[in-house]
Amino acid sequence: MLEAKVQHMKEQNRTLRMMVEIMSKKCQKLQLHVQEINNAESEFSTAQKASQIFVKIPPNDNSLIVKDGYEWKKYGQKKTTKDNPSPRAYYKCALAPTCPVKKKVQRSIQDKSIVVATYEGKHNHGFPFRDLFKPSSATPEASIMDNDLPMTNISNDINIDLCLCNRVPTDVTDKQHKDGGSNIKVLECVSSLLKDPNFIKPLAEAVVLSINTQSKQVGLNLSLGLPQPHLSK
DNA sequence: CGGCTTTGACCCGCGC
DNA sequence: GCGCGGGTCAAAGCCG
Ligand SMILES: [Zn+2]
Repeated sequence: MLEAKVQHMKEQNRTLRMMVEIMSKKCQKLQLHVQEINNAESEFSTAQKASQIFVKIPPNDNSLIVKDGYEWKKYGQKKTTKDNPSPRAYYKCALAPTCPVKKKVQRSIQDKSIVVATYEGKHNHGFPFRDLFKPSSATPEASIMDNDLPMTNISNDINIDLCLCNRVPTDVTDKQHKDGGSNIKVLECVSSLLKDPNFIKPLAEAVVLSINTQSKQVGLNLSLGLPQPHLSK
């Protein structure tokens, strides 16, 4: 009877894994599509330059590092801005030497548990799916399957990228408040899901499994607005 | 030893 | 011209 439960769990796990595989493939497709759209629009108008995303990072670390799948080389930091006393960091895309993309990262003034990252420019190279899976062999998937590993391990290692959900085309200034509204909705929706360990744990496991089996490598660390259990706004 | 972060200096556009 | 403020440079430092 216990074994039956285990079997059932494995079944569920497998279906989840398949779903995740499908989703990741769709995600790749979407990434490509976004690139195409960006390229197409860049041919028409150079208007779309800066986008803003909001990432929750509890203020326990001041590192101001936002992992979003790309690699960034920090080239500057301001201790203080006029309207925002928190430090602001300047990054440049380091994946291609010729890539002109820059981003600014600064903790929000209204909600200090949220970090605002402002991207400007478009990558002249593809999204580095392959490089996401760093060659650290680490835990074989069997251990995840067989062990009843605590979720803390997973959640520390895995961050899911929701940046696309928060992505905001067009210029920043005008859209600022509008962004706030939509992003709050997104955050509420996401957090309500993420509050539930019964949802997030199998998902995380399935993600790990899928990644491990797909790429035979581990170390994915996308970034994301994370479960902030009680964020009022 | 090499690459990345740190950090103050520097630059440059803008308003007065 | 001058001061201010955001953005960038690059020498020094740090770390594996
Ligand atoms: Zn790039």
